[in-house]
Amino acid sequence: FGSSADSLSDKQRRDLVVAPSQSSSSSRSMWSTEEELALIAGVARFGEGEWKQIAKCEEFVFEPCRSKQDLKDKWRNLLKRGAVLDEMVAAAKKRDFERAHEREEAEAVFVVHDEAGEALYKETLKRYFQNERFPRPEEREKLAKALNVGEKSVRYWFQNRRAKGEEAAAKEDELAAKKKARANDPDCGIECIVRNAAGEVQYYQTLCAYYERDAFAKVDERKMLANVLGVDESTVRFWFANRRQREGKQKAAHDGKCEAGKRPLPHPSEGCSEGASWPAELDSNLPETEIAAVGEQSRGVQLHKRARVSTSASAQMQQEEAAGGAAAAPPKVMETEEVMAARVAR
DNA sequence: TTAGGGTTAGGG
DNA sequence: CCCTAACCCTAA
Repeated sequence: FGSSADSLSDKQRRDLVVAPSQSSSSSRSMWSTEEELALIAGVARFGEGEWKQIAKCEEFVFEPCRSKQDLKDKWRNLLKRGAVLDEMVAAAKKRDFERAHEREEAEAVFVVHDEAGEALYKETLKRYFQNERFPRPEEREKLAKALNVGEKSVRYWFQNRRAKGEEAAAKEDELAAKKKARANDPDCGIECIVRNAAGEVQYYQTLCAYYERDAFAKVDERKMLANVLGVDESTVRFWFANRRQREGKQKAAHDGKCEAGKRPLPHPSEGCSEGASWPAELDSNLPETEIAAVGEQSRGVQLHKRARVSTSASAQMQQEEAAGGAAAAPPKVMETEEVMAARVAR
């Protein structure tokens, strides 16, 4: 506000004192419009009577000869003249406020929050990293404070992140984003839920609908499905495993080989030629629950072993499968541990 | 340090 | 000569 006289209305200009057009040799120093505006801005900032502060503040520039008494006297003169001071002060205050707000916003560190309003450490740092790989110490402090951690944590995070290969980091980000999108999508499962006319959830059709979208439901998704269907997560897990096995067999029967070479080998014993025939047999969840109960016993341990044993080139992928979905396409639910171990060993 | 009464320069 | 903005003085 202080220095720009351009934004004044004509009335406001008239109300202010006439700029000194006289010779500078005068013993009295007349106030310029700029000085008056600075005074108004000063009053807006610090309030009437705070002449010392206004005079001290470098933001408001006056002639060197002005003492704080002079400011006071000048303000009295302005009031006497009955200028539209109220509005001008209000305008100056508003401007002050807005500027402060903008500054605050510009200086603030963007913090990502979760639904509960908690600051998310990694998300916030990642987001910052996208724009700036080398935050200044002050910036690190801001981040640390906002995230309620030590500045060192932030510093090391950025060091580590920079050290990590670009493509590796990008890949990780992508994975995390996908995972988050899935986890956060409330419609993800709901739109797959099939109900009958009475509004009851159709067990088999719902599972099939989900399977169509994703034959490898992750643990969270299986839990969601289990919840909706009123069964255990393990039931859903084995349903998917069985279903994939069937599909694999069908595919194998069709093109004579295992899909993508990574799917478990087809099991020749159980036959099921066409999809239309097996729904009836699977639509009841009772048998599956039993199967699941049997298969549950040592599965968790087995999967851990399997993940650790894997040292092949595809170890990473197997680990992911083991962690993300316990139903990493086992060839058969009833498969023995020996068979699994044998397969792993290959 | 400020409020407010008082004084004075200088323009009209 | 009047008026008023700039400047001065002093109590609180």
